[in-house]
Amino acid sequence: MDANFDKELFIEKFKNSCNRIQIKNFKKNEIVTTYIEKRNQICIVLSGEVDLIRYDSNGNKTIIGHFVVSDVFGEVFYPANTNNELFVIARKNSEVLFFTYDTLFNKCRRNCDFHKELTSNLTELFLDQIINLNLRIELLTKRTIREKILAYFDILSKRSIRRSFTLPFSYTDLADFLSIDRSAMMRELKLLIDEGFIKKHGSKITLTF
Amino acid sequence: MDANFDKELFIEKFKNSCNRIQIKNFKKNEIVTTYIEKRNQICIVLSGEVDLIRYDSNGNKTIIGHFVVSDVFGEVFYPANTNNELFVIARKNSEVLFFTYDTLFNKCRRNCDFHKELTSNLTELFLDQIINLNLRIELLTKRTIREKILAYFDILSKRSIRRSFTLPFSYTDLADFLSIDRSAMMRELKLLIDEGFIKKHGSKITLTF
DNA sequence: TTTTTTCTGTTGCATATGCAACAATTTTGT
DNA sequence: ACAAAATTGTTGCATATGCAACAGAAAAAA
Repeated sequence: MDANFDKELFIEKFKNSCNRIQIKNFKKNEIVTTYIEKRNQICIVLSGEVDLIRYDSNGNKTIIGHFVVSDVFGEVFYPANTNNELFVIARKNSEVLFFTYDTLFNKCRRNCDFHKELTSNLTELFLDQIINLNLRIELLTKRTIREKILAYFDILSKRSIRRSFTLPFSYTDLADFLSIDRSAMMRELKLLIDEGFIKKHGSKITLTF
Repeated sequence: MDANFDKELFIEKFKNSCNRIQIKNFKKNEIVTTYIEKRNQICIVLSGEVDLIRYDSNGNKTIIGHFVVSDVFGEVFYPANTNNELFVIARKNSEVLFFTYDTLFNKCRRNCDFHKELTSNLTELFLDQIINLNLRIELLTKRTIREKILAYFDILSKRSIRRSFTLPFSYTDLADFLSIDRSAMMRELKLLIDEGFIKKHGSKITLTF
């Protein structure tokens, strides 16, 4: 996703560091982690894709976040007293790096060069994450299903630099990601097709406006 | 808001730095900045409160973000090609610190102690901001008006450590913040009162469940 | 391969939410 | 202190959206 992110270099730096870090592999649909207790865990996607999921009391599934290579996630980014049980699931086979924020900042203040660079690296990763979250909020604050769909398609279109793109989700998951009802979304998609705004072949969408 | 944020110390560090920074004062309702061109601007609220606002083509106002002391905002946190015109307005008389991300990282790589500490500071500010954004996404992904209201009240309740708290918004703005219709929200609030979930005196809310 | 599960596409119906409009109240500005 | 502007509180009505259900297609598992 981020062309400037040198995964190998980043891992190498971590491995040579004084911090305890872990790299784990996950098969598709495996649970990567849960946000239950506050361990100040930070995770970085090294390969694959993972989703942050919430099920509410009505059984509604919501894809709170969708993370790809170089994205950061983890329960350190959530307040301690959250009422929700959130968990992260691998959408594809994925490789994830784990460490803790505490380890990074509190236990290792030796002013070593590594830390300086790591902190800087982390700042950039955090910045990227803030940008992603702001994009997500832009989507979610749209008032209608149509606006949400078009806003999301616009993002995907800009990312692919084309008017055509392939959805990273199934339509079922797309609805859970946009926090809307699936059948209502399908209905709106059909309207958008009928009105000539988009074309749709399987999970490939083309904007025609 | 953040008890660990030492505003005076932070400003002092900035002022003694090699970066060009600015501190400006704004009266209530004055425009603090707009997100139009990409200047990589980062802003920090030193006092007061500011709102990030979007008006859509239907005239709907949305309060995308609400920032208080120690919160960071700025168009560096938004992708370059956003379609929206966003602007930041002072909700109260406010003091805001301005600098640019580029200045910080590109032009001043002298490895001076200030930068190391500033970067670390910034990382913590970014982390706090990510937590805020995640809370906001939690709100916005709730499916019903009732759930949104109760989730937001729960946050305010936890912040005040009491079952009672005063809304930081007018009811008009609260609706714009939750991205829902004001009259529908008022209706739901009345239902919540009638069903004994909350009490309401002006802008003071008490949870009774 | 065959079987099982998940996903897609669609529709009728119920209802939560948005919209418009207005009076009463409160706040702001002069 | 007064006038103007904004907010609150409320309601009737329209409709966008959610819900339930199902058949066919596609994907995954056996």
